[in-house]
This record gives sequence, C-alpha cells and structure tokens, in this order.
Amino acid sequence: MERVFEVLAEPNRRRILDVLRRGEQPVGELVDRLGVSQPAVSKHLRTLREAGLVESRSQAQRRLYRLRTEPLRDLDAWLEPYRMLWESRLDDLERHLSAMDDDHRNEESARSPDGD
Amino acid sequence: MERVFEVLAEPNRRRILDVLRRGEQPVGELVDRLGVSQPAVSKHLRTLREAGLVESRSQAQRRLYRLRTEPLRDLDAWLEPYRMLWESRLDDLERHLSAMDDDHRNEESARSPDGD
DNA sequence: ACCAAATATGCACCTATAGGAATATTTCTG
DNA sequence: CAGAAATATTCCTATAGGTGCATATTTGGT
Repeated sequence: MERVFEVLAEPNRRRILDVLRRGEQPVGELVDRLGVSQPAVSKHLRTLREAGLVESRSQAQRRLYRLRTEPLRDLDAWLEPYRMLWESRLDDLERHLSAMDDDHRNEESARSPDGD
Repeated sequence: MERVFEVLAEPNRRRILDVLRRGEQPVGELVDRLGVSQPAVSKHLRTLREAGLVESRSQAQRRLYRLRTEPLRDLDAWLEPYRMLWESRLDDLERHLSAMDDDHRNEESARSPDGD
C-alpha cells in the first residue's frame, strides 16, 4: 500500500495511467503524449511495473504497456472505511457541531461508541 | 491531488488517519497509540493539516485533531474512472485477449474510439 | 508571575528519488 | 552480420522528506 501511494504521487506517472486507461500503448506513444524524455518515461514505467500498476508485453522492438487494476483496487479498499464516514454524513455532523460552538464543547460528542 | 498522495504515502500518517477515524483525538493520544516521538507526530499532523486531511481545535493546552474527508473524496473521485475499468471487467477482457495471442495482435483493439 | 503540561518548531543527518545526458540492450530488416 | 529503431539502464546531481534531539511556544493552575 505504501508503495502504491508513493508511485501514484508522481504526476507524470498518473498521467501515464490516464493514457493507459484508453488502452495498451507503446512507450513512444507515451513519450509523445506526455512531452517527457524517453528515459524518464522508461523509468516511470519501470516503477509502475514494479508496483504492479502496469504490465508489458513485447512486440518487435516495442514494448506495449497496459494497466493493471489490482493495486488500484487495493487503494479502493483502503479508502472504503473512510468512504463510509462521508457517506453516512458523520463528518458533516462533526463539522457542524464544532462550527456551532468551538470553545465550550468537551469531548463527549467527539468519541464514537467504539472507543478503542 | 499530488500532495494528497504524497502525504498519504507515509505509513505513520495513514495510521494517524486510522486512529482519527474513531473520532477526535489529542496529540498525546496519537503519540501513545503510534509509538512515535511527539515531535514526529506533530510534524505529521502539520503535514496532514496543510493537506487538508485533518483540522484541529484548541482545548486548554491540548489540540484536538479530527479527520477531514474532503481530500479523500477527491482521491475517490480520481479513482472513479479506474474503478469503472474493473467494474465493467474491461481489464479482464484485455488481459484475456492478450493472453490468447500475444504476438500476432496489432493495436486495433488497444485504442479506444476516443483517440486523443 | 512562575511552574508545569502539552504541543510545535529548528537544526542536522541521512536516504530516496526525479531528471538529464550518454550509453547499453534488444529486435527487426536486409 | 551491419545498421537502425525502440526501449532500458547507468551515472550524476539536486532536492525533498523523515527522524532524533534540543528548544521554543502556548495555556492552565496556583
């Protein structure tokens, strides 16, 4: 999980994934679309591959890269408990309460029933 | 978006968010639970705060921190187009096709109608 | 006002990483 | 096998980030 975040933190890598969302692409295509040097793209692809975010196959001298969704599913899974927070509007409630009167409150309303 | 990924890449910061999911907490509580030095926790909290992932209010000498879900919603939104890929099982299809015959395919099947 | 408690900040050190330029590697073509 | 096309790797440098330690800051109590 840590690695996935680190890898996705790089803007050009996210751009690569964006492009690959449209389908398999050779490296040169990515170089053209991103306007980044070929070595830089290759390095990012290596990083992405090692993180399992892309995979490649060879076609003559070219390497065709495509997306792998598995790590993104992990990310989605990581996000899930947080998603529940805003979907249940629990955070809205919290924010509302604290916005009303920030100084005089104590912590009663802040702790969920599931204390520890 | 970039910043959110960078900030979430740090394991201790994710652990902080995990704890805050249970409700507002003072810094000392986080220090105890994480087993990380107090200055380290404070710095992480600062980073999280600047990224909008937490907010704090003062209660006497303590600062109570709580989660902010907004950046996580952004992350969720970023993830959405990718989620569509695996939910529609499009990625399975791609992988299947390329597994069948890796060498003889050309790029017709790789490009989406929305070329650029 | 002074001391203690809780938290934040500054500094130094180390490690990881992105990018550029040059070069190595792989694979096709003839 | 030679040469070209496409991609990968290496070396270098600059920069950012995490941690520990010491210290500054804020706030409450008496």
